[in-house]
Amino acid sequence: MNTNLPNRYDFKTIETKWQQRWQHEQTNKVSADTEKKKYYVLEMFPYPSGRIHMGHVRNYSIGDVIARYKRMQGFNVLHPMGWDAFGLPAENAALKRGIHPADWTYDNIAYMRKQLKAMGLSYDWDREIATCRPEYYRWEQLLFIKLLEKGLVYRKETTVNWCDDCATVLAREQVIDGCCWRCDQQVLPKTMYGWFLKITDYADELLDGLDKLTGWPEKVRTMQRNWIGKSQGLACDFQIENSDKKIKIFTTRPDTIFGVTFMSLAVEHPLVDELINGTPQEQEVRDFIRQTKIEKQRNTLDDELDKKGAFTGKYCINPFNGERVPVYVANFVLMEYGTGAVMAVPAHDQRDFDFAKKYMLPIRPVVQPNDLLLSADDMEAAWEDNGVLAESGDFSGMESTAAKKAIIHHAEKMGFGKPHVTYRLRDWGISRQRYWGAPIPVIHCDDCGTVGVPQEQLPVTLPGTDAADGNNAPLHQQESFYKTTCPKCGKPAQRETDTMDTFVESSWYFIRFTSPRKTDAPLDKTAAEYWLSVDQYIGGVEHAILHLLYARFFTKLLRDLGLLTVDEPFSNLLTQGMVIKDGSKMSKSKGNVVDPNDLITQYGADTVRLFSLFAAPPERDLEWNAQGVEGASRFLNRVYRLILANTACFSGNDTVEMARLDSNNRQLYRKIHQTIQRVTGSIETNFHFNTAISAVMELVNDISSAINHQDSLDNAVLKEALQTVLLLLFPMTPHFCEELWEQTGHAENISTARWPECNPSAIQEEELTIVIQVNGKVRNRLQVQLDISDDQLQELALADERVNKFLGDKKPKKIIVVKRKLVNIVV
RNA sequence: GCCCGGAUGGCGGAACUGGUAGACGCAAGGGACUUAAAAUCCCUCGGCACUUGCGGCUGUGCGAGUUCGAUUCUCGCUCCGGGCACCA
Repeated sequence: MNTNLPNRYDFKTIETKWQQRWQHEQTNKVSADTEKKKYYVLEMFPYPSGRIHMGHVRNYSIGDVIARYKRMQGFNVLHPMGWDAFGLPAENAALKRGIHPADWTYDNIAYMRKQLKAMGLSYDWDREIATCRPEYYRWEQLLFIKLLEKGLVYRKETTVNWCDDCATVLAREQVIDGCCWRCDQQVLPKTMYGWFLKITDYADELLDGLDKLTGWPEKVRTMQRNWIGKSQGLACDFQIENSDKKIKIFTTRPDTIFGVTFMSLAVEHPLVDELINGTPQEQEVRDFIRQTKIEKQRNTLDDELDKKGAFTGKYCINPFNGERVPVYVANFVLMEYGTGAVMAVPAHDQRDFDFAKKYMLPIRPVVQPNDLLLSADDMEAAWEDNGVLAESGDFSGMESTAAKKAIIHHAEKMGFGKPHVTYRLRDWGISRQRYWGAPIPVIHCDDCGTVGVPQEQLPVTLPGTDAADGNNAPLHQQESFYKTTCPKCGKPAQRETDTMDTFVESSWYFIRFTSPRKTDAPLDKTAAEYWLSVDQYIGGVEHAILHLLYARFFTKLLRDLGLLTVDEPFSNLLTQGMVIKDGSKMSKSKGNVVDPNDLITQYGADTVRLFSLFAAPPERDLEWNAQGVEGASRFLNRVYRLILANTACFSGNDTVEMARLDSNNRQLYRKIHQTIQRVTGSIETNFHFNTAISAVMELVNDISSAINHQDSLDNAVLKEALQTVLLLLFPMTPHFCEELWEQTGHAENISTARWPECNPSAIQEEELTIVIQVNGKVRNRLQVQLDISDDQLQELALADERVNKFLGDKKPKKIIVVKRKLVNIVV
């Protein structure tokens, strides 16, 4: 053994060397090639916030292992990277530092790109995109125009959260206790125009598609299902007494309609005004409405308000039984959901029950459970389950499920109602009154109305990004931007000054990656057809709803524009857990961040990658542990020394001849192939790299002890063992393995090597270990021949000395023999 | 309130379709090497007790159940994490 070998490998030199080599040899460059089977692996692209954090390291390490593993298996692998570059933080950072958001963003991209390269991630950097570049967002603007033409994007007036000091709309998560997150000013509701994408048109398809996404975690599918929130029921009209107006309601419980004892309207309901005009109740109701609006504004949405309401003095008619029903305005009815009017059934809805108790309205049970009889007098809570209908006219005696259908059918026949579906999902408001985003490409003309910017005039570029002293004021403050002429009539007109929500950019970037440099269209159809859908998408579960839903939506939009044929963007999804330290997520505000940069400098990229893969399975949270990194480093150094001390075995050309191996060599050879099987299995079934790594560690331990304890170690076996270690580790620690591969005399890079295959005849054990139990407790283990019969096994077990000690003179009541595994003697 | 997850040594985590619980790693303790330290190598390492033996009992959040046998299946809880939440 050569004792002059260094204890630790020089990761700095090695990593730089191989990063340069890969770049120079364009190892990771790919193009569509229909001759080859493709694999598209993608990690959610980062927001260029400044520097990468441990969450990125984890995310990209996982993706890179998959990419490299699939390449070794002969796939044509697309593995791109880009930047989700528009957004609020850039603008805030720019404000704070007095610089331009573009400068801030491009500087960050340059720095973070360097960091990613230092991790040795196998991206095809020629495909890099940044969404803030006109070359990218011009296509988004084109899509916008096309959607506008198809009526899938529209403009409407809505109420938004407005901060006067910041002169902008705030997202709901930016409103903290009713105040602006940045300046602490009270946030005001403001009605203004904004642009909306008609995602609700796709609600059903987005919902149904979830059933087919079997490669997604059930959790994410459930979250999306809940978010879409489909409810089926009855839409029904209640005529207002002495009026020609009707109140439209929606209910999922038509079976309870005979239990209606009042009607509740939202305070914003358009009919309220005329119901109360000139009535004695008018003042009281108006006071109540004003009070409720204030309370709703103040309420942080966290806790429920007490049920309150006010009687309008008017009645409406239940079309099913002709009863007069008093009409209330109530604080718990939402204008945004259903019709803003709710038929109240106190016996079968807890909110209505609370309300009825408070205002002493009648409670009338009309759905009876099987095991007890509800009566209004002794009910303490609403009965919300199904049951059998009572006091419900012709429908009495029917079971809820059947009654629902019958009642809807009846309403339809009589013409006062019909089946109806409602969604929780709202159309997607994409307008932002911000500078740092893609301008919405429309022009407002007094004569022609709202006109889309003609295709040949795209892109509408964001002003000020090129000049060093560029102006980054919101667009509505930049006259040179918004003053324009109407493309239709040529008269003076105004450009739209809203920019798009950054979620729009990230809704189709994975498509653009398939043809990122296409200059005459958003995508190259052939390339998109070849690469899509993304075979494996990887990212944080925090994007489970918005991003992943929007991306699915956009894929369907592009399909319906004839640009794509796929229905779903991501066939498999891996949601990785968070990186935790001291019990909470790493974050600047908690002060528990570990900078990956420091680690890479101290241990090298391969060690950091290895640790992040080894510490936990990907879907689980990863508890940060500094000593764990030390352990990963120790392991690599051990492998390094092991291989360099045994380079001699690589000079021979001999291959393993199983028949000629003695028992010890046979055993190591078996271990090699068992390890290949285990590692491949771990990756294939669920990407559990932690167990894959531990399997390799076992192999390394076995090789070491074979070297130390075996005199007649077979050269070919040792060579195959060491090569296998490198091949199996390569996707996780690429620089390290490339270097050792080269140093052991291989002419070709390990990047081009094939993933090892398990030889099934090699993994056969020579003997079986049989567990002998007495009453289910392990009492002995026996080594037996492979071909032993069950009868022989049973005999052996009964003859066993240790077993007999426990049996005493008791007679076996029953003997269970599990083939090749165990014998259990029951006494 | 509703819907998902999860709970295994001091720690991160293993365990195929019910069949050897604790792989692998970390930490800890002991030893070797060294003038010494680091590094490296070897050994021990769930708990309990009279540890005389290559041994025994107990042990996968808690309580029941099914089974020859349960970390794994069923029922009922507890705690932790996440999502949604006055959705009619």
